[in-house]
Amino acid sequence: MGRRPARRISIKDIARKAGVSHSTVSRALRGSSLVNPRTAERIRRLAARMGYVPNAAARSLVTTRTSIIGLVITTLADPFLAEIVRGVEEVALEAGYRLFLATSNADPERELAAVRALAESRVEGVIVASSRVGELYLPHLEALGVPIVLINHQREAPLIYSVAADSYQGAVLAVSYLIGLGHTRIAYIAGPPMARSNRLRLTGYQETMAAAGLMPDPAWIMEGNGRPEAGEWGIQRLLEVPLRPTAVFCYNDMTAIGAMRAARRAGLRVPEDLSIIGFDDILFAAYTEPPLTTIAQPKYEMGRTAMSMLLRLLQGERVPADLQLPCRLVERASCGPPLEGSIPMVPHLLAERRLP
Amino acid sequence: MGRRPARRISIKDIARKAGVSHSTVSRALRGSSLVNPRTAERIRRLAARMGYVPNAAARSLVTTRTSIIGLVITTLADPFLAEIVRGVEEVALEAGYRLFLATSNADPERELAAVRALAESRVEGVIVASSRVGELYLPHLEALGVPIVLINHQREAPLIYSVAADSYQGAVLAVSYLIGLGHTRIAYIAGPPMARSNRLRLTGYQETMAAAGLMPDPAWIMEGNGRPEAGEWGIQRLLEVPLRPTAVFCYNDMTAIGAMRAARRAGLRVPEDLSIIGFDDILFAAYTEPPLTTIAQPKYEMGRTAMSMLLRLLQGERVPADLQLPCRLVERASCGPPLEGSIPMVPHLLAERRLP
DNA sequence: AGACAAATTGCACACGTGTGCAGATCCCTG
DNA sequence: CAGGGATCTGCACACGTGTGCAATTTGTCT
Repeated sequence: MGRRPARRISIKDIARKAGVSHSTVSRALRGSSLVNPRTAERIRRLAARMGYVPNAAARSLVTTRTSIIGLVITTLADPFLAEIVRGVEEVALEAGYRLFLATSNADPERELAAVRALAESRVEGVIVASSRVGELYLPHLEALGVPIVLINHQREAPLIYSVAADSYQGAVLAVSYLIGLGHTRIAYIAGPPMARSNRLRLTGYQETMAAAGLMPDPAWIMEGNGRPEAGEWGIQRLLEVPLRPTAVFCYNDMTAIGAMRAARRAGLRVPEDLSIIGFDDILFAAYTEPPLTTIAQPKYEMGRTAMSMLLRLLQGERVPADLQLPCRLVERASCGPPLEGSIPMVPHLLAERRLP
Repeated sequence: MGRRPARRISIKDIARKAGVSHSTVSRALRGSSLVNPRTAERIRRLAARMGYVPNAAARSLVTTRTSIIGLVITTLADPFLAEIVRGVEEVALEAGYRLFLATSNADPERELAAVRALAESRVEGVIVASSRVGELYLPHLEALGVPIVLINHQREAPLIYSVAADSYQGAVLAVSYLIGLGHTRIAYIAGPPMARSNRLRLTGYQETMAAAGLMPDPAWIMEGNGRPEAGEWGIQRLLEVPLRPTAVFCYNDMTAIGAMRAARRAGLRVPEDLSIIGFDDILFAAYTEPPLTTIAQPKYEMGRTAMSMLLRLLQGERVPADLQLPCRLVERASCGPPLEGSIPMVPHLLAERRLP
């Protein structure tokens, strides 16, 4: 069944044509100093002319090194991941590693299949960048017996290497910015309740409010799930709160987009009647109406850092277990000073944990 | 240098423990009928207990089959590609193939490296989904000597297998819709001039206008590049045209997003003063203000179709060289009837090439 | 019990590449 | 010219898995 591709030429073919043994060819192509420079050059030319391409499988079989890193993500459809993957890829390529992509689409069966594929390919290390759940199968990954680095992991897992954006610092940044604009009634539309990032952002929100002497009304904290609907619901319910907030800090940009839409429908102008700030700085944040002010995660850097970390682990070096990278504020047009209401005297406080 | 992962157990280890030869183990695990069912079962249990994982490299070395398909894309950051990749992946997995991702980021050097990596991995086939250029290195890919299927290729390449959205039909759909709403002065903001998709959409636009007895003013056709800036520029220049259009057909959604932004800045209401229709139906099209009416490309289906096509090619079957998949209209809120101006008597024409 | 077929197993080689070690070749020195 | 070291090359085996063929065991029938 099936046409098989024409057999590619091997070092033995080259050896025959060059009148040497395949060992010499192997050494010549690998640049070994054990072979006569003139012979080596002749062989290299011959190989190029014959269109030789080394067989990765055969090589990895004998060297027991595959130079493959497994990259586990839930789905490519998450626009947040693209930049992370780019960073990972960049560093991997520089170091001569290749990426084996394993997507699960949050389907347990496929997750298992993905892990099996990683195992059969003998990946040397794994990076998990599944922004959502999916860490259910972390034990399976650990069974591979290779180093693992998590990006933005959502569960507390103290003994595992990980790289994450500093969600706490980002939240402080966002809320400080709103307070600096004069807001005192600031709401938070949350993300997935169990997510580590959500808890950290909530804490950052609460502590920054407290540090400014502002007591957030519990009714200003809305549950959510990180999707646009959450933003819409949040705004709808916020409209019924007695002391209506003048600004909303959203768990992420998708939530903020939903919030902006609901605000518009309710006849609220952004930012005049309501300031909205997001988190993530996804591609689309620059094109909303008005363009969304948000907290940018250093996605590309996170990807690079995670891969560098993995490389060092592969070298047997010791590395810090949990790296936090700082976020930065991207000021666009969805936030402004509150229109009505008393602007209280609030010192322009900025937490000590600022950008370097 | 570097810690090497603990040697995984092989069929020989299992053979020793089971008191049989490695051949028997191999056959038992592969489900060969040549081995005693009881023995086979015993071996399978033992293998599971010992945590055996087959070595893909060794297997592919002897079978000369890798079960790997190369997937070439420019960048993951293109939100358009995610669904395509998902479709490809789905079919590949069902058929027992794995994907080797090669991204080039439009860097010629990396393109070459990517192709080399594909060659060394001995991929059995290649799918190219680089929505932008990048087909400069198609010759390199062809040198691999494996079947290639292109998705939405942008150059005329009659002898190459390809799957594409029917851009012409999509354009007819869009313009017919606008005409049906009563528009007679319809502009087109184009995409990359050399792109096949752009030429087809332009032709669809022109022919539909002509078929309706409408003579498009050449000044209504604006050059572009498929990015938001193009939409902004297009609208700006359109404002200076004597007979201002009441509707704009944009090459793609990113262009439409730029157009909407520029229209808003110019004080035009969408859709009351200006109807805008896009093309692609990217994720964010549903979240613009107003939500963007657009022509949806069957991205997921295109991915599935391309992979199915490749599978059939691998089987040695004959398949049609160029498959066109129909687009469909997604009605949201960015289009409406023109406010002022005479609504001419135009039969609600729909080209014969409609959705099935 | 013996003969024969069928079922089961093991031997040996193959895939393409890398490498330790022994052998071959070259060059230099005395 | 002999000796010896340095340089280069080839032999042979290894990696883990699959498979044709021969050898062995099992089962069946007379």
